[in-house]
Amino acid sequence: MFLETGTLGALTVTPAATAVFTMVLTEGPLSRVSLARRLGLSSAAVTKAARPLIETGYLRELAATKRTGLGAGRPASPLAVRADREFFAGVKITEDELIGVVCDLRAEIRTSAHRPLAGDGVDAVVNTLGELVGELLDGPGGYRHRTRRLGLAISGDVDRTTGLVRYSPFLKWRDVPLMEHAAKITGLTVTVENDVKALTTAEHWFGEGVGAESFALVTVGTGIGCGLVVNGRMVSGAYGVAGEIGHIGVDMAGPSCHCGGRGCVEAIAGTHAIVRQARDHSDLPDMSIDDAVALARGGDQQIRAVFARAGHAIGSGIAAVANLVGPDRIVVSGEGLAAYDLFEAHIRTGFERQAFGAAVQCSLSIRPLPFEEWARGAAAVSIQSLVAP
Amino acid sequence: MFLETGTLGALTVTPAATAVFTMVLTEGPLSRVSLARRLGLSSAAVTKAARPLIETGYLRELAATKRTGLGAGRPASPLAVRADREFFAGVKITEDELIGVVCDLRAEIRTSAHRPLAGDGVDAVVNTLGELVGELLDGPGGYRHRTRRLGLAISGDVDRTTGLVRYSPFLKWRDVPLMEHAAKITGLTVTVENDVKALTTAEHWFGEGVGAESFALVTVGTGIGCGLVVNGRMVSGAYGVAGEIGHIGVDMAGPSCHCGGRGCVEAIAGTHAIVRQARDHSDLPDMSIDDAVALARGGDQQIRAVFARAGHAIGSGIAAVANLVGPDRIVVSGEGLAAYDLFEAHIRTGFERQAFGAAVQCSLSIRPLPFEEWARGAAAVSIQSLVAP
DNA sequence: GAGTAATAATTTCCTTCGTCAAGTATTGAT
DNA sequence: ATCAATACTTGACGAAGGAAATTATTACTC
Repeated sequence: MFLETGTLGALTVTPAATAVFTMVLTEGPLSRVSLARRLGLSSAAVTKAARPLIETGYLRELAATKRTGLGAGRPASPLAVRADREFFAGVKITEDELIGVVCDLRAEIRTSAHRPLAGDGVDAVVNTLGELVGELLDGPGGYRHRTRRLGLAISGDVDRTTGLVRYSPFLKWRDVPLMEHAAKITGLTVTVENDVKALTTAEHWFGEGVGAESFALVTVGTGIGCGLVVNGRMVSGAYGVAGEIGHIGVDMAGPSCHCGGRGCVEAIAGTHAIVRQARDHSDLPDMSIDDAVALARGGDQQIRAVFARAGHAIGSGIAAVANLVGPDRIVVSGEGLAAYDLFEAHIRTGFERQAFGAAVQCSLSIRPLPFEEWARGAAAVSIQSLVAP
Repeated sequence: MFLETGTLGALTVTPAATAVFTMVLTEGPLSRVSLARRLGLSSAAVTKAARPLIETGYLRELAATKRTGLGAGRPASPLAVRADREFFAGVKITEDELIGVVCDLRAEIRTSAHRPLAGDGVDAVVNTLGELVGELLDGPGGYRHRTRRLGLAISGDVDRTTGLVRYSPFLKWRDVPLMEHAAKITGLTVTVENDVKALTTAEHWFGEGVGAESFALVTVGTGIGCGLVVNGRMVSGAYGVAGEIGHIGVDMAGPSCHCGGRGCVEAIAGTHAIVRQARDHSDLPDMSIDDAVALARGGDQQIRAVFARAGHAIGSGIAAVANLVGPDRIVVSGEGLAAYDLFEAHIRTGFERQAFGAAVQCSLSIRPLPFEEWARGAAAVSIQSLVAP
């Protein structure tokens, strides 16, 4: 059972306590004094803020560390997160499948599972979701009794504050109150977030974006998306549109895009676009993306050129992000990067050519991510909702 | 002389007082109750916060307004800014000229003046600046004794917190501590800011951007720049690069740009680029931008097409901003818009074609601004520095 | 015109958060 | 052992903002 009183959500979380917990959570073990310095608080305030967090089991004091460098001084007892204090379920909803994970407080994946989806009806999806979450929590590991929160990640237009899916293109949902449905069937506190934003949150709090004031994550796949953190906050867009790097026009003479634009990054470098272009250069009328990758790897120069052009377009779009908002770091990821070897160099050269001035200094990590990362993103959002509801 | 004790900068500004003053300053007269509602404070807190602001002369209580609508209730006594409580000098530094204004607390221009610059040496510019500010403050109007702050706006890479001009391409300055120089020669408290950011600040606090959580201002001229406010805060860029809309690549086959990129907006739609393209379509080898505008207005279809293409490129770049950060509103301005009539429709169609989904709802104001607006931007930054130092 | 409902502003009291300053804890160096 | 250095804790205090009661002012009703 839960520790009687204290759940962070129910604790009287003072601003200082929130700041302390967030910083320990995201930036690893830190002593009270260094927390005070970094947060602009007095060390007394940190001591006081930390106490209830330790008492409720969210933080623990590590063994005193040996003093470094010259001379004396009492050794610090760094505060660390008790990762197993609470667990968080996360599920990514795709067109044809649910991918679920259970993460600890540090967003480490403890277990995962997935289920195919029969149809796109809300009830069917919600029922499958209930089964999947049940399997995750009641299976080995015994996570059930320490899990109160579930995060969902879904592509499309999502209102995180209300948990409403305004529009989901793949599932053809409109205005589905997914938070309510999921809360009812699982009994958990549910957060719903756009999938790219969820992945960005995970990377910002627990991955390569840690410590960055501004940060971007670009996903490459069927669609090309981007999550954006500026001045420490997620960018959402006044009209629900943000991070649509895939529909930046990078080629006035390029192919027209389903969005109505021309030369959109996605119309050049999205999976469908690559397949279409590859078909033009081959005699396989029903070529798949895997075929195209195989041919390119096999040395087909024309198809390699398709990937090169796609990489350039992506790099150019990323440069647009760097030129406009100037993030500290950019991570490029997504299932499209299974063809990592065909893309990476071209993304980089496209970026370097088009990034203005000092923006080229922005570090670009290009790496494929396992598919569970999307579900981990959902869990990360639910961790975030514990700290900052 | 100054009102003895109270300057806002010296006042113990509680968070609530800052919030109240900022909101009254930017969103016009408001009653205490509506301030409380909008700021999430108790009305008691607003009463308390407002008192010292009234006592020091920064706010005034307007006459009680008639109740609107049905029924009864004590009429509100809205709080308004006393615009003439304090004045602010603002100077825009260009390649060959200084443009100066004096603004009141509401950033209304009270007087203006300008001086040509002889050379680009720091001393010469600073001395001329001193003369200009002296002329503005000691001339008619008697602003001297109520002016303590001076804002400077200059294109290039500026560190606002230290007032250091890291790099100014036009003046060829590097690491010039302009704040110190200007403070010494004028005796005023000086803020230095990038010119586009200054203009954006003015528009965000006192112009069309008022009330917007996120806002963009695009300037069209020799360069094409963009100031960006996201989640209420100016975007600065981790490496000093932000808002470089002019170097987004919108045409992979376009002309190469001095920045090393290809098909940059600026390489298509910057003043120099337009002149270059217009020359290609005419037999005037030393055509100026004014000639090009005149020919286009005269009906020269080829040169009109140059402006059309430029407008499209700008619209496409603006769409990139809308797709990525999704601002509430966008203002397009700058000296290049003297050719407003040739541009506007094409900027709009370029934007509408390339803006994704609901991003087209973002309102686009396209309008030329008088040149003093740049100096007003500088003054607006110094007003902002009074409130949030 | 008195009474009443409605809204605005203020006052008083109180809680709470975080700082300050003093004190305790723990180490290495002399 | 003593001292200097650093980490942490404690308790008193002050300032900020909230809750609730109070005052202020209006329109509407009868």
